[in-house]
Amino acid sequence: MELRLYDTLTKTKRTFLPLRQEDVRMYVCGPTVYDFAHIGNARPVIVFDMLFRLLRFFAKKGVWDEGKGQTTVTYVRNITDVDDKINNRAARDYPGMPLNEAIRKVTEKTAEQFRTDVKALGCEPPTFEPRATDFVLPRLDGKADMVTLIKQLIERGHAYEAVGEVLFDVRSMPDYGTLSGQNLDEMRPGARVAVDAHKKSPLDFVLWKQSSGDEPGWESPWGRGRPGWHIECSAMSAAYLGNVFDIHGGGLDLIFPHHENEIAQSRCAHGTATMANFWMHNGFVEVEGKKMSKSDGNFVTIRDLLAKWPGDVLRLQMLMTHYRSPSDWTDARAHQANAELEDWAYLLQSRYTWSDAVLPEPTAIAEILADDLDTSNALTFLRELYSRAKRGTEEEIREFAASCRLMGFRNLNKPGYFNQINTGIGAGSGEAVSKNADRIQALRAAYANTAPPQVISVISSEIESSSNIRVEVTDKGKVILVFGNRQETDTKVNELIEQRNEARARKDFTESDRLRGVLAQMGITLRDFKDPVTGEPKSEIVQ
RNA sequence: GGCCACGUGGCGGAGUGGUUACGCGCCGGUCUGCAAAACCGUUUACUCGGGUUCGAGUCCCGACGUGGCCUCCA
Repeated sequence: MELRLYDTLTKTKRTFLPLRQEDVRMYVCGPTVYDFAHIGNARPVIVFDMLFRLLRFFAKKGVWDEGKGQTTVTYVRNITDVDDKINNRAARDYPGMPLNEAIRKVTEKTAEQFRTDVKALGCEPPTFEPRATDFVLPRLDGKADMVTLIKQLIERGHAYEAVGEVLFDVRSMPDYGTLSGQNLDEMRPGARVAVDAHKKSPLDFVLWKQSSGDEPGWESPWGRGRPGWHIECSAMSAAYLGNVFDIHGGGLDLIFPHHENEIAQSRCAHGTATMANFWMHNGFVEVEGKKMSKSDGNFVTIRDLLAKWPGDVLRLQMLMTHYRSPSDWTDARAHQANAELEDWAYLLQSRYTWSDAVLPEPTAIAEILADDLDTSNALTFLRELYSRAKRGTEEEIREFAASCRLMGFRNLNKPGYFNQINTGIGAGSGEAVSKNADRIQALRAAYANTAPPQVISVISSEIESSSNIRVEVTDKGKVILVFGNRQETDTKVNELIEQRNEARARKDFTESDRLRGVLAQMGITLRDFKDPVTGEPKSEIVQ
């Protein structure tokens, strides 16, 4: 088994080998916490969660330590909590509050929202989730920090002070621009942003800038100020992973300038030839065929989507596309993903014991994923496993289950969460069910995504307030609207089913169909079958 | 102006030189009193124009189109 990964820096797919066999070290750029994360933010989180899972699988197999299986995987994903957008948001949302306090409120709230969202997407927490503000000043524990890094850059002649700022001197680094394939002389400085006159080169970027009294700031050798955007990742990656580590990931848009500048800072400060052995970048997300643009309003937050779909649906939709290709978020694709998940969940729920089964190692699917995280072909394989498992042995179901688990789907024991056919039980339920279709879907999603109880009760009471309805959730996760007295209804339903079975037994199909119609009016859909042993006609309620 | 992706059937999405991948949907069939489910099957494709080749969705050139980056968007 070997893992092959595409490296943006060398533009090649190579075999991945950890720099140190005892641990694999990965750093991924995380969110700037000023607002709800959008579906574009979800992609790198899901993609690198898949990689994290795969790396641990390989580590456990002992692929990198002669079969011992003791390699650890360290995954660091930062939280950017110093940024002018945060400052603006804090001033807007908490007017009158001292800025630092308001900023902390904004960042803590947003970071918590983010964690809730990505958990619903089936993403495991990274090993470390450092916040930028904890790494501005030198630390008691001696971990790398931004101020020290900047000092080193100045000492080594890679940075200079000008009008209160500290700037990185790109001309001091001969191979600046390698990652993005940009050539300093061919770039068009100022193409989008005016060039500041105090820079030696237009491409020089800020390491430290002054803060006015009403901006967040830290006391530094260059006065009270705050760090530039890129330096935080240089500091936090070094703090947890060392000066040179295995994998650095993020979105395609971060290649330039963010990652380019990270490389410049880290390599020049540490005097190393590389920063990370592999640079991995996920492609963009579009929304309904158009580029996602916050300024054009063409974007969807993860939170909005989770209000409608189980996180598994978003995850599957994301994994349907190879991570380096563009991915289009459309409602149609969500429906497709949902439909497949429902099938899978139905099979697993009905044929597989979740509690105490010992799962096999999903080696076959891991082999496919090992080709540069080929999730698309892995899903094709998963579909093969599914159709084999459907009429297969216990072993085959277990392999399917184990493979699903490696892909990170959470709710495959609850087919009801994916079931798009809404049902109500009780006379005249049809109208209320169709009237509340959106709310029922929202409720299903809320359960699937383990939304807070308040959210669930708000939606439930919205549905229940409209008339004599009670919301029930079956053990399969199916949301059902129940009218009137459930016990009476159940008794009535059972009677009708019994009468119908009798009618069918005496081949009175007119009566049988009439009774099925009566049941349908009560929201009950039947599925007929013959008892495999006695051959007696039976029926079950479709839920 | 420079750099970089991408363009496959109703939809999604694989496929880097040689039998309609696969999934969703549609349609048909088997089964079933009917329906549902399940199973089986059919259908529709490679943006355009050149070139290389016995043979190209796959390689080369060009055009067109879409998208991204060129200082703080994942």
